[in-house]
Amino acid sequence: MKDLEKYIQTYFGIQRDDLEKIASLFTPQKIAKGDYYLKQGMYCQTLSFIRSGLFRIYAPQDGKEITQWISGKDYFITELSSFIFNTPAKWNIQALSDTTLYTINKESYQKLGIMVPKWHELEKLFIARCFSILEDRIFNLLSLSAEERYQSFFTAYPELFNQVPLQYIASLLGMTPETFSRIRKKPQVSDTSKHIP
Amino acid sequence: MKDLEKYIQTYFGIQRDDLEKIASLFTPQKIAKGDYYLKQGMYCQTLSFIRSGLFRIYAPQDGKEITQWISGKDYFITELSSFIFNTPAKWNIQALSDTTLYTINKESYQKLGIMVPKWHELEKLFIARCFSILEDRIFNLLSLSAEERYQSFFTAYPELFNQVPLQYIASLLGMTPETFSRIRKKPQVSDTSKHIP
DNA sequence: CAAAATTCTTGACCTATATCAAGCAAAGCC
DNA sequence: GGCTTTGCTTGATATAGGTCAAGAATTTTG
Repeated sequence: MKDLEKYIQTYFGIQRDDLEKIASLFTPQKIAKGDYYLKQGMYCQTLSFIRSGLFRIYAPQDGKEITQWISGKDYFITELSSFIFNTPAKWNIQALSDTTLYTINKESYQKLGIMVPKWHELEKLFIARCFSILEDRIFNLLSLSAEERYQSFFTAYPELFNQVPLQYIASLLGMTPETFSRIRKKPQVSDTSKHIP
Repeated sequence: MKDLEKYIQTYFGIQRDDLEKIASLFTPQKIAKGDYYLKQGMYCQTLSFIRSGLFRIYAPQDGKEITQWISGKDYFITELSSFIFNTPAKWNIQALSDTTLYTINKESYQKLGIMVPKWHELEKLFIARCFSILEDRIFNLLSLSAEERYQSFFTAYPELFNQVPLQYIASLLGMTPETFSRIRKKPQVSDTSKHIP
């Protein structure tokens, strides 16, 4: 479980012994490609750290599927509001590949706050960072064209483009697969091939 | 400062004595119409509770102003990432009317975590709720038409429509003032006037 | 490895929304 | 109370991006 410990250490900046306490509450889990971590309407009972593989968070709407986000290695996954506030999940969370996780249930999660006094504060900072990322995403949706959103996302997450069906990326950027495909076909500004004689 | 106390009590569910401790760290402040609570590039040093009046959070982009949100009475206001992580502010926060606030500076804010043991946890829950609201907003931007977004926002915040310039609402919904105006002109489904003989 | 299922691309066409421009209405100000 | 500023509406026109449909390319599966 070194990867989880390492992540928490770099991200949360926490003591060695606290770190082991935290990690010991997580248990390994596997979810096969196509299976669900969470289905819409259920009550999310777990929080997980993705060790390997990819998940898609999405919801059906008007006969389409709106992809909200794609999460991979070294990300936490859960439906925050369902997990914390005990509400029915708004999203489906499905494995896009065979995946391995470290998972904690609610009961153990409660213990975290008792065992590690700084836990709530660290978690607060973590969620605040996520909040800020969503704010930026909203700003992009409000102010950028489809092509600019593509560029911005490609710059930030280039590795995703050969790991998941592109239609999902199109959806989370707020465009159709066709528009996505046409943007990709265009010669990109950063493409230097045309300068080679 | 009863309004702040009442808000914290209902929202955070906190003990009477803790409540007073918390409230005592905030000091009253006024910001006149048109003045700024925060300007882009500055380091946000305060967190405030809006007692009265309205603020607009926005950023310039390509010669336009993108309104990110409008906040009023009983909302907290700050730039979370700037305040917590000490980064330059991405947004401007401007008073749309004469406003009164209860404000806490960083130093006193640090004390909150010490004085009220549950503070970090409560704050975590609060930010988690904000996170969830942003998620919903993204879903709306990804899945709804301009008119549907208008309806959804109008249902949620009808009182805003006669308190702030409508162009700001248009902007935060991701449409131009012209489109906004045209949507408003259309007979609304919920408009029953046509049934009166 | 072939068949089936997905995913991606491409073209033709369409429509929601943007842009530009002008006039009108309301609000703030000496 | 007129003048100025700011905000809203409306029309004409343009365009980014959507839709539909078909085919090509992958990937998955028995």
